[in-house]
Amino acid sequence: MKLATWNVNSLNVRLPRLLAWLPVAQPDVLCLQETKLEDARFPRGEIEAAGYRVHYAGQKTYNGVAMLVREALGIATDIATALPGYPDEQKRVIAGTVGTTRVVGFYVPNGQAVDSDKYRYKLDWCAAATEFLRDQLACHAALAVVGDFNIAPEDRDVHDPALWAGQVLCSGPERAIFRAWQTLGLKDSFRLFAQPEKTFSWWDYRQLAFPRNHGLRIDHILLSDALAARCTGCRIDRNARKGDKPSDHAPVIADIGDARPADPRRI
DNA sequence: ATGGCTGCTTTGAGCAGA
Repeated sequence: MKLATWNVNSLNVRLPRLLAWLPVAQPDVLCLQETKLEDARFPRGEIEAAGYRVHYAGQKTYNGVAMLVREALGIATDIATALPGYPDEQKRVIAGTVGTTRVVGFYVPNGQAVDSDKYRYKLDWCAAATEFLRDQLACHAALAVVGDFNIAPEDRDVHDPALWAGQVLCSGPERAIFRAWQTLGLKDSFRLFAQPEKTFSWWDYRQLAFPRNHGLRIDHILLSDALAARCTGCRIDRNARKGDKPSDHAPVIADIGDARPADPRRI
């Protein structure tokens, strides 16, 4: 199973790129963030025509998430579109069960600046998310948590750690949240494998940040132990950030081997 | 040098993103 996440920064603008990317990357499950579309305007027909079923929770202008599931994998069940006990107008959660795998897609709040109300909201939202993930892990051995986390977990995930030290996306409390999710029993799939240095998933549109590789790694695929044991690779598709009208984020893709039930007849 | 780009908005200059 190929599992992917991509902050598309407006699905309206990025739909042609998404439709071109799907047959190349061939994800089985893909979570999208920042669709910025009301549900009535979601391009369901185009995505279904590309061979995917899709669930979504959107709103006008901001936020909005979706989960695409390749038709051959069947129907995703137990769809959730909110954090339990955390009433929120902002559409940042999409979760579904595909076969035996539970996939949670997050668009974690950006936080704007560490002294802002939006930062407080980010920490509160993440606290509610922690409880949700604790519960999900208790129910699902095969759990994947993917999305735009808006957290660069370590200095090596930042092009210029001194410049970003203590800033939003890199602050101590944000990194503590990332570690707390790891402590729950989730592994950063990207770090299960040797990776090129200075691999990032987001680059600012300004200042030629992408050609200069001035980026951050803030998009992630976390895996429960059962899935991490089956994971054979994780990469960031830098090519998707190139060319005309790219999203400022690149997709992250993890390969998860098939679940193989124990067979006592096997030698 | 505190901007720089991009997408969105009851169309416009202002917000938000990260």
